[in-house]
Order: sequence, then structure tokens, then C-alpha cells
Amino acid sequence: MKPIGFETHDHLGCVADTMQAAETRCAEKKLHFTPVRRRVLELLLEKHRALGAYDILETLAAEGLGSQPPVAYRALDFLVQNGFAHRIEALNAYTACTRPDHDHVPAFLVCRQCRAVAEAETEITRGSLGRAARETGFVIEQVMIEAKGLCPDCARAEA
Amino acid sequence: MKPIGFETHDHLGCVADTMQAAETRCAEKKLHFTPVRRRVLELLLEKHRALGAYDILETLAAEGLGSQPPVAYRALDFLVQNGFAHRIEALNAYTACTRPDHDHVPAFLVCRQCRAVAEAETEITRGSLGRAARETGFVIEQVMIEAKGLCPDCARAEA
DNA sequence: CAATTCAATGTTATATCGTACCAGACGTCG
DNA sequence: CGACGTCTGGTACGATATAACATTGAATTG
Repeated sequence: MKPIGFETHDHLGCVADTMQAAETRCAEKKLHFTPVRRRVLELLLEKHRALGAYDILETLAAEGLGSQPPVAYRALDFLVQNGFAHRIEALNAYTACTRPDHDHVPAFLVCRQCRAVAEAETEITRGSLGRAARETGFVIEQVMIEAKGLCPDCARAEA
Repeated sequence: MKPIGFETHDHLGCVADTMQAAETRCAEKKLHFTPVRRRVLELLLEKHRALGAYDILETLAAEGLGSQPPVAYRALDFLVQNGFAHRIEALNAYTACTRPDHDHVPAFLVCRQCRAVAEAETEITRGSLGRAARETGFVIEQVMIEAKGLCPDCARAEA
């Protein structure tokens, strides 16, 4: 289970593949994969790093796909809601999901320098958090795990 | 290692004790535990839930301790920096640390309804995140774990 | 097909969160 | 004393996010 994110890879193909998979999944689930939503996901995939809502909005505006904040936020909400993207709380930003095919508790390695994001998985709810929740009667709806630090490239540049 | 937060407890005593401990620790480390900083920590302890910077600012202003955002943010930064408080990313808010006495990777159970916060601990860096970091060469500086959901009280009220 | 309905979009306005920057107060130490 | 560092107080602004409402448009159905 290698985390995707910092190694090089066939990026064009990876974008195309994921977009295709999203098309398919939306069709299956009868979700409206509208132009704005499509384009936002594409942007997230292309950049392969965390993008702020206003970064995205800027591009959308330049392409005539809407110029006001709610446009971007709505598209992002859709993508997050349906597992195509994740919100990175540490950056108030968003990134494409690299494993949209199955349910998971995502965990992120977030570079504070270049905002690159790698996604891993965890079994955290079975760990101490899950235990704590069960002991107290807390109902977990959503778990967020993020590590801030330096990606390999930026760590090298730092030194 | 029971999470602190949702059970009832001697609150007045818990506030007083923690404040005293903070006094001591600041003296030891030669940190300036100024009136503003002191009061902010006290507020976080009293409420025992996540407070936004502007919530805190409001109280400070009412008490003549400063009325502009930077005042609150500076005090909060100090408290977070020195381990007296934590930032809850999921709420853009802050909460007092319930275990200021030792280094730890905090994990939070955050009620989306009433913003109560319980703090637990984890050994996450030894888990899959740590493995992912080592495999890729990512340098982890800080880990955040937050579970959003409903605290026992709000869960009961919901149903 | 027309009527209805529901989701998505477009837009305005505003709320909320956060920081860059500068000026003054106060102590410490060469 | 004067240079320095730290804390304070403040202005001004930047960044992030949402409420509310009007409109469009596609799917559903009578």
C-alpha cells in the first residue's frame, strides 16, 4: 500500500484514467457530473497538490465557468461528498482522491512548503481513537488525519 | 488512558490546578505568562470546548484586555506553541490541552453540535502514516488527528 | 406534450478567520 | 545611557466561507 504522491508517474494518463473512472462512477450512481464539477476535479488532478477554493475559482473564472465563490465551493462539496476529493484542513484546501474506488479513512502527508499532498490509509478507528470513542459514547462520523512537514524535494532544498 | 472531556469532573478544581501548573511551567521555562495569555488559557479551560479566536477576543474586549484580532491570535499562538493549548483544525478553533505535562500526539473527538472536545492520544507515527513517510522520504513535523461526530449528550438529543 | 419538480447555477452581500505591519511601553544588558 | 528584545495595541487588509435568492435547465410525470 504505497502512498501516492511524491514519486513520479505517468501524470497525463493518471488524470485521464481517474476522470474516466469518475465518469463511470457518476453514471452508475446517477450523479450529475456537470462541466463545473468535471473541470474542478480535472484541475485537482492536474496540479496534484492542494488547491484553495479561490485558486480554483480563478481558473474557472478565466474559463467562463463561474466567477463567484459559491460556484467553486459547491463543486468542491460535491466532489468531497462523493469521494472524488478530500479537504485538507491543515491548508484550507482541497485535493483529488487517489483512491476513489473504495471507502477508506484517508491520511495525508502535507508539505508545508509546496503544498504537495500524498495520501495514505490507516486503520485508526480501530486504534486508540476508536477505543476512546467507544469508552465515552462518542459517535464518530468522520476522521481526519494529517501530517504536516516537508516533502522529499523540499526537505532536500531546505538543507 | 481515559480520554478527558465528556465525563463530569471537578471543573473549578481542574481549572485552578491547570492554571497553577501553567504558572509553574512558565516560571521554569522562563516564559512570560502575561495577563492576556493567562486569561485566554483560563477561558479555554473554563469553557472546556473549542473556542474561536473571535469568541475569545470578545471576552477579552469586554474585560479591557485588547479588542483587535492580533491580541487573541498572539496569545493563542503562545499557548499552542508551548503546549498549553491545541488548535482544532476541523473547527478553526482552539482548546486547552488536557495533558500539558508531557509530549504527545494529540487526537481529538470533536462534537460538531456543541463543539465539546475530548482529547485522547495515539501512537500514529508508528502506524501506517509513519511507514508511508519513511517509504517516501517525507519529514513529518506535526501530526493532527481529529474525529468529528456527536458527543454522548448531543447524540442522545439527536435521537 | 405541457406541467411540474428538483438539481444545479449565477449573483449579491456578508460573515468568519487570519495576518502584515507599524508604533509605543517596558525591561535587560552591554 | 542606548541598543535590543518582547509584549502590547492598533489599523488595515487578505483569505476563506456561507446565507439567501433569483434563474436556468434537465428529468419526471400526468
